[in-house]
Amino acid sequence: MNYEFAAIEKKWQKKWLEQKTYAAVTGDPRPKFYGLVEFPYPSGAGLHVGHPRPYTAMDIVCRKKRMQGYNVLFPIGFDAFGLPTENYAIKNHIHPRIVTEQNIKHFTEQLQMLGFSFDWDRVVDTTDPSYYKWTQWIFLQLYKKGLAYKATMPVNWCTSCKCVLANEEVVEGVCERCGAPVVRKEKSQWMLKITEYAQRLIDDLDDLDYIERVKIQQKNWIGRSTGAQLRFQSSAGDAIEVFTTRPDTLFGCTYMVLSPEHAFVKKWEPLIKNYAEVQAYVDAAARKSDFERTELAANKEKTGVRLDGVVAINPANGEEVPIFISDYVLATYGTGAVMGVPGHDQRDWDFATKFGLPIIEVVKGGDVTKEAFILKDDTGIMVNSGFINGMTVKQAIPAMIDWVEQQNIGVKTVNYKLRDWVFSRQRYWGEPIPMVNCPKCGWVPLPESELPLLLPDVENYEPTDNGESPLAKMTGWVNTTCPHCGGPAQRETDTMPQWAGSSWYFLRYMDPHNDEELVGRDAIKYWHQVDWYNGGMEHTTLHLLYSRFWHKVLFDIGVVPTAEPYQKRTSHGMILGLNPHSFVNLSEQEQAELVKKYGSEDSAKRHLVEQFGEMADHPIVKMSKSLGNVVNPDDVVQEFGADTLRVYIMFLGDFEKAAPWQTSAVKGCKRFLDRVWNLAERCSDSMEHTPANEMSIHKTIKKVAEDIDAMKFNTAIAAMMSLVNDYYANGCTKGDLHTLLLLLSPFAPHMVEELWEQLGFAAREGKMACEMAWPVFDENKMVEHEKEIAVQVNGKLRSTVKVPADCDDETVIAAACADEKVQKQMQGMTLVKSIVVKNKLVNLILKPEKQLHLDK
RNA sequence: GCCGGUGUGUUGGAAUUGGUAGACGAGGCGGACUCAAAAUCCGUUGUUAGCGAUAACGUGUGGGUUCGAGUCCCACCACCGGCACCA
Repeated sequence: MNYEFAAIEKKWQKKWLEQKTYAAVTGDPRPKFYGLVEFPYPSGAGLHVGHPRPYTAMDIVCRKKRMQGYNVLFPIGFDAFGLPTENYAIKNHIHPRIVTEQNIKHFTEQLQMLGFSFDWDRVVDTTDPSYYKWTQWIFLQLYKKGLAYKATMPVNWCTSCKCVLANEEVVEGVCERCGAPVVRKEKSQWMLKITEYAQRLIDDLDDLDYIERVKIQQKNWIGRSTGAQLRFQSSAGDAIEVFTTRPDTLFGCTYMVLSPEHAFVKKWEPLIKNYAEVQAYVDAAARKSDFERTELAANKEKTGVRLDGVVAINPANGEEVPIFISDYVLATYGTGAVMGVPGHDQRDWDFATKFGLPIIEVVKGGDVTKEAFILKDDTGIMVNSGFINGMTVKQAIPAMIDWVEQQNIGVKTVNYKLRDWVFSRQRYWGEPIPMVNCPKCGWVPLPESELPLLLPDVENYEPTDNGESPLAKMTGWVNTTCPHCGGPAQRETDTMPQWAGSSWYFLRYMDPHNDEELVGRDAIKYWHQVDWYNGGMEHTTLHLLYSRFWHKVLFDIGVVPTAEPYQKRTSHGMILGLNPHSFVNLSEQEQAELVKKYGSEDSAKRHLVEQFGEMADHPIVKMSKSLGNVVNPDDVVQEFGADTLRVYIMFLGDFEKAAPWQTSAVKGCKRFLDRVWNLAERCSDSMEHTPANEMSIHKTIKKVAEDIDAMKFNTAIAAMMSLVNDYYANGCTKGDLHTLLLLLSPFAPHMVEELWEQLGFAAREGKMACEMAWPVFDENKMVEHEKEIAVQVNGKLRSTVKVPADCDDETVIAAACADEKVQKQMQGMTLVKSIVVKNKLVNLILKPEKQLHLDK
């Protein structure tokens, strides 16, 4: 009986598919469990080894949950709108729909090849009109709630391609494809008011079972800060509003800065004597590419122009302060204007130093002539600050807020870094936005009855020269009638971003074929929310936040019963590859040759860095085509089988951390499965457990179950390997194997089913292994009657002794002192103290007899 | 700069959360089987000294707390990830 994995895997995959073994049943009386993985973008390259890591992990969790009696929903689908497909279509003149269909077919085959227990009847495809109908429907609800609005926003414009780029296509300020600088261009765009939900998106994290780093990253991204909004009177008559987190430093404000885009700049034109100079600065700032802006930020070199002819009044001390414009003040954060407090803000200090502005110390302790003084805590003492002198910063902040509110020149307020979601893309391969622009009525939503608004076929998928979506050229589609007045009107030609379809897909899985509703009442009532969602850290701030936002909106309008979509969120580490250019990854021969050629190992390494860049210093790097270190799962399955790939990918390291792929280590896992397979011929017919294995079996049941729940798959597998080693050492029975197969079933489902069948368990139980109940452990069988106790003398391990389990301290100490090795240590010493840790360890504290006398 | 994380044998990684460091793999070495090789099975494998029992050292560095520290505290170094002129 040979382990012919290729045939075995195919056989069971076919059977599972035909029998719909893993179908979830809406309304089933068993407790439900909804496990979710991020659905893939079906790229032309096919599945990458990165995909199976989270998929196998959740597959194991879900398979175990099924065995534990849950009705499990474990779905998969395809997030198929997006740029790579569109770019491929542009290049090869193939309709993106055809490319998408091909890619989905390929992905489906690959996913099935790996034996994931997805419910294949619930597959969703975001590009399917029956799906995006509901994506559009949600947009209409957002619009109705006033959460979608049109605004003129800067977009990324590639100066060479002459087209609009998504943020993801801009890498370090240049176009990802052609490398030309990217500048900002104003464009009217649909925006979603995610900022209105900022506070709830922070607050509701408290009740969720998300791993801590996800919560922290989301909170940082939303970037809440509390402070005050203050009003400065200006000689122009307008009051300048600023936001500050440090109202206590108001007495130290010696100037003000507006962002170049601030509305007052233009408004005050007649008053500004040096307006030409100001205008030139504003123009230059607008022309600056993102790249130049970030460069400047790094250099900390501040630029700016004083508005000659206008001044402001510091409300704290009534003094006149000059007003500047500078691009270090962002138009998009706070009010687009700041008060300059050079004594206690490094950027302000840099600016004030450059422009020769006064620097006032208002918090004692530093030397503001040398640098800004910033305390991490709020214990600093106020000076030069009128009525708050002598207070700590902690006391001064509320005191100042009280004062400005009394004077009616400011209020306590909160600001967020989070900005509204730019929802328009000037692209073809996305969901059409169901809005019509009527010259009489303005923007009018399409009636829900007209959904889905189908994406029309176009001849050319390239964006137009002026940055319009290719849809703009489809005049037959664009020109329509106003749903409101019936007059001639035009459709929105921008499409939705890729994040749209993935913001609610988990709901559609609950009821994927419903034509009447996004998700049926019964289905949502039964499945409720996702119990466990695993995905990459790279989606923490965009996808995860966007989908939480949409879910809250759907909750507010009564479509879903929970305010949060996912109860639990975990995250996996990336799979990295070995850097073929790194010295340590070269073969001994290659290393020797290089050392010979360049004289020493150090100069050989230096040569590699010169040749391949700094990355050559890093032996473990991201997989990339250019390095040629990409591992294709197909090849691994071909050579070792899907079960081996699954076990290896779970064994290679801590699931939450990045881990390098090492092809050489895969065979260790193959060997493990072979050893399990070979046990079938070695085992005796008894269904009883081998007495010598009994304890290990029960301990392993406990360990594997706990480790799966904690996503410590690597140690779960190690425990099973140990058990197999025990079986080899002690011999094993069919009964021993029966238990092992059940534990291994979530990890290596194909091989387990085959053995299960061949050993006659399938016939005997009338079930596949994956349909069996998860084994239970017996605490009593895990009790050891004798314990090996570590004996330390003065904290150093000297020996071990065996004592009865749970015996009292005196027995342990007596046994320890009787030990030969300990006796040696005790010569000339007196036992002054002993510490016993039950069933584990005893530490004997000895002192020389002489010294003991001296002590007295 | 800010936030988060990591640092353990030749190597991927374990360590019940303060209690026998190196589980389980990979690689190496030795043996069995074989005409031979592969596969398989059985040993062995942190470093140094010693024939040996054993001893000393050992979890990035330096201090500290403790009967006892990979684990806790302080300072530092290196690397990884995220954000970044956010007022």
